[in-house]
Amino acid sequence: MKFQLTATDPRSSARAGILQTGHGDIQTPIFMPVGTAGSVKAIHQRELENDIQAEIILGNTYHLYLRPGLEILEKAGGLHGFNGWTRPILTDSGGYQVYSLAENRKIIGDGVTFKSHIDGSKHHFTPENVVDIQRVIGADIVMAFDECTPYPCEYRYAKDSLAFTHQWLTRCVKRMTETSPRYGFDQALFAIVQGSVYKDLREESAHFIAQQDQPGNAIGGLSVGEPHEDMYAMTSLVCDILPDSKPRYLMGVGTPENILECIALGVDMFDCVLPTRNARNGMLFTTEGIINIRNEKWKADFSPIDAALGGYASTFYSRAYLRHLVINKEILGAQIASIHNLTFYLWLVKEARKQIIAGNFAAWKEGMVKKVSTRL
RNA sequence: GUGGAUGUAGCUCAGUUGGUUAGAGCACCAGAUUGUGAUUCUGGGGGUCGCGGGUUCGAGCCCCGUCUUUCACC
Repeated sequence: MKFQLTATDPRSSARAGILQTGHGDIQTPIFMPVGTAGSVKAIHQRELENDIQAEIILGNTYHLYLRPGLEILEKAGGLHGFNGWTRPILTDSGGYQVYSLAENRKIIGDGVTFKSHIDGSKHHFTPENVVDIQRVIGADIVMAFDECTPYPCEYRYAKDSLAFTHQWLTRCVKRMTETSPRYGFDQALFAIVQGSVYKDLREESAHFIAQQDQPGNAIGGLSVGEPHEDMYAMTSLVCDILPDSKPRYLMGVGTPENILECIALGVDMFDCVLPTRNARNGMLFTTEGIINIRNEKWKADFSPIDAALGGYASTFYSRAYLRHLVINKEILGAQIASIHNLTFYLWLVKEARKQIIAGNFAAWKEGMVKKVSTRL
């Protein structure tokens, strides 16, 4: 995997680059739609490729391991073979599930034992088998096994957890070197910085992660409920330590505003469930601001969802019609809203990239942040 | 016609031996959601308890009348 910077913004830490993978290039900064169970919910692959123009999507190790399971994935030729997606895939390691499924797991010995949320069966995840699973899934980008700490988080807990995350990382690195790609294309490991909202832990972690010299570096454990100032402060701190020559991935972030602010801090890659999950519940991100399409005020608004954004779903369907669909829980409502939101997210990062290359990012960002966070 | 049942929020219904400001689900109106939650969570508005009398310190509840809906029988 190769990463090269094509431009840096003179007035912020924003940068534009190209990440080369076995399934094609990714223009950064980039937003990666989340497809936990091998599907970006409510979206066809051709819509992802043509309308939304997604360049890379996520899958999830824990969820894919439970269903459909490794045997099927291997027979299918990995996730690419299974779901037909031809561009890059990144898989989350299950580290987020250590946080989100905290009630069903135990951190013991050499890893984490999960009690399946599907059938209650027990499964033990270690840094080694998490790498192995991602090999089978066939992820272009393999995430290290970590613990995403909760918020708030006691200092002592964050420190102990960080020690685990670091130890697990060295084991993931070792496992990666001991094993080979299954399907003939390169698979690259990304290391993850943790440390909750503690400056010294974040600094320590960022230095440790940088030393591992992996193809990419991620920032985890943020956007779990902490104030935005903390998220920005930690991201800024960590980006200044992580090498410029490697892509930086801020995990789980975020709102359009969060993304623009963090691009300015030097982040190259983002993923978040907001554009898809919130779409299903009627929250739209548009070039004019944020819309709750369920609100009565859109009842008779027959104007397009987002005329300025363009794209079929956003211009063909009216706000009134989408409101009707979402309120009636029609499947089409979830589809239209999801396509729209993802189109907007991909447009936003593409536009940011243009502005960075034009040397105008910082100024453009100020106006755009205000616009995209306005409540309509 | 006779006998029984029924009437409480927009809808479907709870409501104890009569006892604070009559509740729930759905619907409606809002809000939340950050390495997934289509099935989630939170909050809000909304009632002359069919109507009219009566008993009682006090009635959604008891009594009388009346109307509605409905069932059975002639």
